[in-house]
Amino acid sequence: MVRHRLKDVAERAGVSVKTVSNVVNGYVHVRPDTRARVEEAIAELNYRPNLSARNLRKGRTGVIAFAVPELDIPYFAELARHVVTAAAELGWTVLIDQTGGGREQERVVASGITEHLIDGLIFSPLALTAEDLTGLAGTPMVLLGERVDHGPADHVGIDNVSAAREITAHLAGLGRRRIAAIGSQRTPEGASARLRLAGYTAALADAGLAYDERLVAPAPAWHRADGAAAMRGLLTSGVRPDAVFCFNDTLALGVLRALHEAGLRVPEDVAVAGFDDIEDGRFSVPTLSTIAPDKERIARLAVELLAGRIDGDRTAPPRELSAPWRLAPRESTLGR
Amino acid sequence: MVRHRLKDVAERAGVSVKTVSNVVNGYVHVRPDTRARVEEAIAELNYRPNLSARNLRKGRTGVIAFAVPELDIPYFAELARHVVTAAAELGWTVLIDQTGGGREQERVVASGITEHLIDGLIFSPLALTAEDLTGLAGTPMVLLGERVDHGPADHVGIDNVSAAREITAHLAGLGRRRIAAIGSQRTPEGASARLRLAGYTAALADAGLAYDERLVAPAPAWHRADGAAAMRGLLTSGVRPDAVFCFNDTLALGVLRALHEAGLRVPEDVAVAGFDDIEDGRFSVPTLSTIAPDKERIARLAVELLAGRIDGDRTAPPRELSAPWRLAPRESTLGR
DNA sequence: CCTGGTTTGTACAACGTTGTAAGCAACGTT
DNA sequence: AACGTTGCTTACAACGTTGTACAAACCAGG
Repeated sequence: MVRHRLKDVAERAGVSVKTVSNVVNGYVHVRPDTRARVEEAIAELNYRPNLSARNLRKGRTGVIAFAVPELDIPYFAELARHVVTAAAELGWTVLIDQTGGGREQERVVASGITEHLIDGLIFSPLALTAEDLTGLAGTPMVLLGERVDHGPADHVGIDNVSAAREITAHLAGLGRRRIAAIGSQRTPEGASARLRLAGYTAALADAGLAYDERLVAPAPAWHRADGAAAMRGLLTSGVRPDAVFCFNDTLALGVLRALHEAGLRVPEDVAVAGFDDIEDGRFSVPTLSTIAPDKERIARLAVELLAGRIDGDRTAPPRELSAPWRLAPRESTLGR
Repeated sequence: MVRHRLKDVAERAGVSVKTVSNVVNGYVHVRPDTRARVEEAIAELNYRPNLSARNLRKGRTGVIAFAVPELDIPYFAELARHVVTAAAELGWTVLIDQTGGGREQERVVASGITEHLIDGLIFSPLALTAEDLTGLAGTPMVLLGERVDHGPADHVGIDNVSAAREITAHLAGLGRRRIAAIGSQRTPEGASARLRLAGYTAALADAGLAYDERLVAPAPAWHRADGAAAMRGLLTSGVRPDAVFCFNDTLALGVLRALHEAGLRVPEDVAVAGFDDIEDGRFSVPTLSTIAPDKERIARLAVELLAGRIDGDRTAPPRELSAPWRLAPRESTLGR
């Protein structure tokens, strides 16, 4: 298992180091027989280029980072999968970073702790605002999520307001009149929450339903446990919703759990809708109605935008791209 | 956002390049006032070392890879989280690789496509056998899972036979007599399946129950959909289990779904148990009884073993470490 | 057989870092 | 006063690769 270098290959093939480099890099003007000799030597020695050296020379590493708050949040795990796949197709390797979602940690990631190791960054911030990011961007960056709409870098998202509006309208269309919303956040970090709440209120107005503050439950984070806690809170507070729009699927799974514990039937007593279309929701009992963003497209757009930044103009104004989504009605609103 | 080099810092501080390097690397013999001057210059220029250059020089990259079949399999996502955390504590960065679980792709990863970019690899193979791996190991490697027990590299796992035996015994202890097993695999890849099946049969014998081949359902993969399909198969085949031991949690979640569709109650009609203790199982309806491996420990042991290989003796015989696990009985066997 | 252009190969320097060897003070000991 | 010792700093080379500049070989057209 000896490591070989260009020099070793060159000696074996009887050519110069640079000629071997040319063969490795697909340079055109190499005589067929020379090329063959070199390739034979490469195969015999099982030569692999030293990426550190190549990177040092070229100023590129061929690695991009994907930074998410937590790896085991299903939505991010699924997104990560698509990012890795899309990046591989373009010849990039992906380094996955876990920020923990804290503001300071995110700042560290954004300001490039891994600088010189990565060529660019796809970043899903939870806590950082657009202002936080301004000036930090040393490496090319693409932002995901609604947190930093119109920030200082390229951004890929979906139209949260329209999507939230449509799924709320779906609930109203089923005849539900007391539609709760779970997941609101008053903190400056809650950009997605604000947009989805806006879609919710717009749909209520469309349906001629009054906005009732008591039906809007905050959730500090959007995990299953938060959804369950919020639902229990709604139930004990005495407001009796006949439908719940959860701002993401994990919240909704927690809500299903809480409703089950309370002995309420879904959707007969309470219809439940989520947002994100994670795999779990297709197998939960009942299956979960949700908004299904095109995650593959989001990942692909992000990778392409980033590649464009890395290879091309870094000073062009930030681009805002939107990925499609669709309503996925399932048992938690429609029944069986 | 100009990139600065040691040379720039050196000029600003009025010292040599090497002195700056010494400061950066915490070399002891640097006069306090010199150190202060250098640190000031570093701060002013916002200098960051070029990792490619450092790696080239040192022959180390500070990056380890974690290769899993699929990122959005909850068990692997949760494990990835712990690996990233444990690695960060030791100063390593983790690059996460997705093999797809195919044999050829896994071979490529194992033989080190990312060679020269990573110092070592933590690998969860699905398809590769111990023999496949022999000789491939160019970079230090730690293997996870039961696939490659006693293979050519360090290995961290849990005692699958004992764990499967205990959870099957748990089902038998509840008075269940017709206990099915879901997830068996006859392919050479099914090492985990074989071990868990062995634990299952041992527990049956312990309880004085006959082994009935018709109660053992194969599953090509261990996803939710496979579990649901296998359960539907069992139900239509006419064998009526009063309990099911699924070889992992996602299978079990699919089974819960299929039982729900069939109008059977869990656990009254059929008790269900899984394996892995993924987050979903703590919020499913009903919550899922399972074997909970200590994932944090597994990750920590793997990272420590790998660090030991990288820094130390690479020729020492492979080590086999076992992480603890515990039975986590929940509603799917106990009821509410 | 020369001319001028293209093809094919080479030598050298550079990317930014750190290990090695060596230099120069300042110090304490003979 | 000469000497080794220690502390601090420096110059230089090297890690493996590729871009640049250039030389040699080749080819066609006159």
